[in-house]
Amino acid sequence: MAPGTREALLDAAARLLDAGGVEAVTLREVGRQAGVSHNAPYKHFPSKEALLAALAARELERRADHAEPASAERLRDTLHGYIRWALDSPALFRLIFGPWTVDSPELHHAATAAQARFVDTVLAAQQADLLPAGDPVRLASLLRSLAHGAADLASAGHLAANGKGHADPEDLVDDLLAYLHPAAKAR
Amino acid sequence: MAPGTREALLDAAARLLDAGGVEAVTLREVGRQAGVSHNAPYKHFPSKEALLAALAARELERRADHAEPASAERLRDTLHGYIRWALDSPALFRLIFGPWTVDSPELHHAATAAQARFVDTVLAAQQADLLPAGDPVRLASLLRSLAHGAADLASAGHLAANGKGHADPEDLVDDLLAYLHPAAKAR
DNA sequence: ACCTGAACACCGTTCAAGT
DNA sequence: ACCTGAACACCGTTCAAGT
Repeated sequence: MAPGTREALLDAAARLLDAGGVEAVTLREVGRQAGVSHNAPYKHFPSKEALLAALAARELERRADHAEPASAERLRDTLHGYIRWALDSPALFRLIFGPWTVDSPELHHAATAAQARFVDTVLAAQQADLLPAGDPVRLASLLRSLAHGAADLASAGHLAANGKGHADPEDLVDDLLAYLHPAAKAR
Repeated sequence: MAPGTREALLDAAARLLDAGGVEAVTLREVGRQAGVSHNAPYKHFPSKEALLAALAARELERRADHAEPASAERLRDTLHGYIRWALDSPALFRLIFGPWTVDSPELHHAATAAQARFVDTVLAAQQADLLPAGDPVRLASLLRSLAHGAADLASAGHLAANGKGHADPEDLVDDLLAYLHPAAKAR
């Protein structure tokens, strides 16, 4: 059996991405760390961006594997987990949710599955009267957009980080849930 | 008087950024389009990133110059304008709000001024009972995070774009304002 | 004070071979 | 089927000169 050069390349890319951001991921260094020549990657991926897409898909799938089943109680945890992930792995986060010029079916599938799972969580929260009624897909987009924006701004240092009015991304998520909760009860 | 090589360099960089994204902005092409040698930029900026920071600051300042004074009625327009800007100039938007490793005082100042102006708008909307009471800085962070996240996800194609539940970033902003408005009246 | 041209150490990608 | 090594056309940055 093969020692799995493809996996070794992805491992090296993941390491480089985490350590130095996306610009530290060069095919030459990826090859070097995987113990192959500087263009062995081309035997496994058609381009650098395709390798990055495969990496993004793999990380998204791993995250999905560790996810607990959707439930109303897990709404807040899911959003907080999303933010912690973004702050812990900013380069990976920006890579996954950045603009792609190649479209990888695996990446598309993994992203779609993650979204669907979150919609299930929103639906459960609506049924438990923790969220107002209405289209769950649209409400999920609202919650996801807030978590995404707060995490993105915070990780780049663009969220007021000092003095009064300071709010962590987690605080903003909690604020939104609090605004939505009375709206749910009052329906 | 000088023909303004510095401005010509920034103009060229802005053109390249808009046309081909940040990776199309190479100092060599910037120099070429500005009619100078490939390293004349180094006489005006210490590094490529410093040139990009100057560009980001200039664009942010220009936007501020065209802004109308803060008022309660302009809250929705301001948020919609932010989203339209992000979708019209995605590369510029991602550049400005991305992570910087050099810190440019001009960029920092321009970003801080824009945030302060938005807080004024939020405050006016609170006084007009269009938004709930509470720390205006924190509420502004909530609104800004949502607009930012929705615009970022949409511009990268990560917002459910088809079928039911489809929501434009503008729709999500309106949804949030609607959820916040009754909360304001009921206080 | 501002600019040029050569040079250095990198890139992504392609291609002709090798096993 | 997978890998190597040389090559090509680029990069950002530095440096010695020129006016």
